[in-house]
Amino acid sequence: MLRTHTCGELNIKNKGQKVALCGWVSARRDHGGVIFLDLRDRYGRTQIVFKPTRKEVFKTADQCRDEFVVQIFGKVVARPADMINKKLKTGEIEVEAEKITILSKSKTPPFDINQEKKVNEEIRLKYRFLDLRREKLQKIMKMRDEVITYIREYFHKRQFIEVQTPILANSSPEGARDYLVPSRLHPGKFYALPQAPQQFKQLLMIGGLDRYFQIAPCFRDEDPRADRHPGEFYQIDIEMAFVKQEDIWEITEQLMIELTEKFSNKKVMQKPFPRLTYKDAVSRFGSDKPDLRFGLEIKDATKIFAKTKFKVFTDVLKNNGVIYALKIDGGAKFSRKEIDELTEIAKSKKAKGLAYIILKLKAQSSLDLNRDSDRNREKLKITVQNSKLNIDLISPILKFLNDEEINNIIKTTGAKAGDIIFFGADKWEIACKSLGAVREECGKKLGKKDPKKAAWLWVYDYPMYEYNEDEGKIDFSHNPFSMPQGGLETLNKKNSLEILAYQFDIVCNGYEISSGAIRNHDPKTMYKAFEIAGYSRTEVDKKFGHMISAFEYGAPPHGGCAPGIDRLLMVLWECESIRDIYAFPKNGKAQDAMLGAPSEASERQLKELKIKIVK
RNA sequence: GGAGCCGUAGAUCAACUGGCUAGAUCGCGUCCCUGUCACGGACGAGGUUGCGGGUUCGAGCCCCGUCGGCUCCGCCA
Repeated sequence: MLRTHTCGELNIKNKGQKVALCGWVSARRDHGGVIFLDLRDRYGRTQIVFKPTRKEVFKTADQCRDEFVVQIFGKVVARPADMINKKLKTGEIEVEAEKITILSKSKTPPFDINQEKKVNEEIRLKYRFLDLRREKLQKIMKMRDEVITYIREYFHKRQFIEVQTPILANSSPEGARDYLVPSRLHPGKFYALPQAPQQFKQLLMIGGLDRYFQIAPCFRDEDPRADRHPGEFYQIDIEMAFVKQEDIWEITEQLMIELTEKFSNKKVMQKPFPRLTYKDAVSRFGSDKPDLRFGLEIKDATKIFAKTKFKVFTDVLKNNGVIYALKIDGGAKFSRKEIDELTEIAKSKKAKGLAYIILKLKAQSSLDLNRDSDRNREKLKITVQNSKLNIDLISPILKFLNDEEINNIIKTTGAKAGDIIFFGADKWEIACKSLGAVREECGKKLGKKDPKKAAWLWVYDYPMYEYNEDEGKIDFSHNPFSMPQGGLETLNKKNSLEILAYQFDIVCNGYEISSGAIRNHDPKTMYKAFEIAGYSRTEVDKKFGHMISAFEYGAPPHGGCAPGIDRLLMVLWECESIRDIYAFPKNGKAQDAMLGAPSEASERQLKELKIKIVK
């Protein structure tokens, strides 16, 4: 060993000991007649003192620069009482250097490693090995390891076994784009990296390994987002046989509670986790992954406007649409520009516009008139005639509404002076999801996303199918391997778009952490389920024949889920980007900025694989 | 595939409506300093304002294009 101790462990009890330390120079303070080096490793920092009495040692210390790697031999000495550094774990002592060896020099680093100030991510990724030396990433890597260790223990205590499933697997025809790996032994054929170990874990259930988990790498060739790492990610893959939904929920929920409480400073808002059906979640919060740290619930106002003369609304109602309203407390202060921005957000979710009514105290609104935005609004202002409320309303749509409608909408939404009401008028899904996007943005703007809270919930009863308007056909809305509620009989009888699946999500603070399902383990039901989505028996056999034939040899009822570890940690630790959770993340174009991956293959490799690149 | 935001010394930022010899802090180099701890002090070196074009007497700032990064929509069963 080149060292006897780490830089984080020496204290007053080691006084007088001869020690050897190794680490990086994190600061050098040269006082002419005495030099201090701060030596850093991942355990901490220790101050090394050099005195001019040892000429050679002193000279070497003088040559040291930040990030040099050095080995120190010396004696632990107590610092005088007035020189103790309380900010440092090792602050009671220092090491008087008797020998120093420069193990490795360093160029001047491209950014400051010892300060936690913001640095351009592009350069941090290019020099990730330096970024990893910084305190924040050191902590994340350590805690990530602790979390994964905890997860493994959690499942092992409960009779689960971890199984490594193949990385070189087969293309799965549904879902995300695959990463393909050409086969040398079988020219023209390709492996696909698994998008998830979905099929393997189900085969494990049939194989009798009735409680399986894996810290599983997954690969999807899709465009990234701040919460979606490009290319690869890890999930806590779970599958259990002989279970119902509740059994999966119970074991997953307990793990999520423990991880939240042990590894974050967030408080779990509600235990047991609230459960919302897909329909409720979307109707009330405009999303199947709502952030329940705040309320701002959407209300159904369709009935209020049943007889309205407002053409925009009547047109929607004629087409079996809905009119939903979202009241934002304190939203009256939004500027015209902010409302325009919210309108754009609603439009990005296919809404045609975003009608609104602003509620202001009478006195207040006249005082505010010197503000430009209010002068513009003045022409829109109407004082509520029949209301006892002392408010002015400002809205471009008021002239189309009658007093009864206005009073009812105020009553239904519970709006008061200082609030704003937004309207979503469209087909149910568009009305909800556009208001949901507005709700999300308002929550953010109004500071309702409390970093100390973890609002977990289950969303269940997802529809089995959805209508694909572009292609004019019925598609699986989630996992085609999910069990339809009611089984074969329901598939045969019920309107396909009304069939629910034993399919669920777990959500935290507005992020989908996992989806899961009770799987379809019955071949007949499976053929029928695929038939509804437009797959012939031959197609199903070709694509999933191996799965279905396995189901013909005694498949136990089973189900599972797969919480994404990276996303979970990102949410628990309030990281802005999921890239912060990885040691070596990829950039937004799925490249490794350090290695330059992906890169071109050599002629020889391509020749062996019988691959020709057409440019 | 589409949209938006950003790009100024090594790093983080500044430069009001176009007036600039492009500044500050940290870092870097040389020198001074025996108790600092993000030491201090003196002096100094760092820039084709991502790149190309245009408008203008004059462009870091305005316009067009392009490259790079990020974010969002689509996509992610």
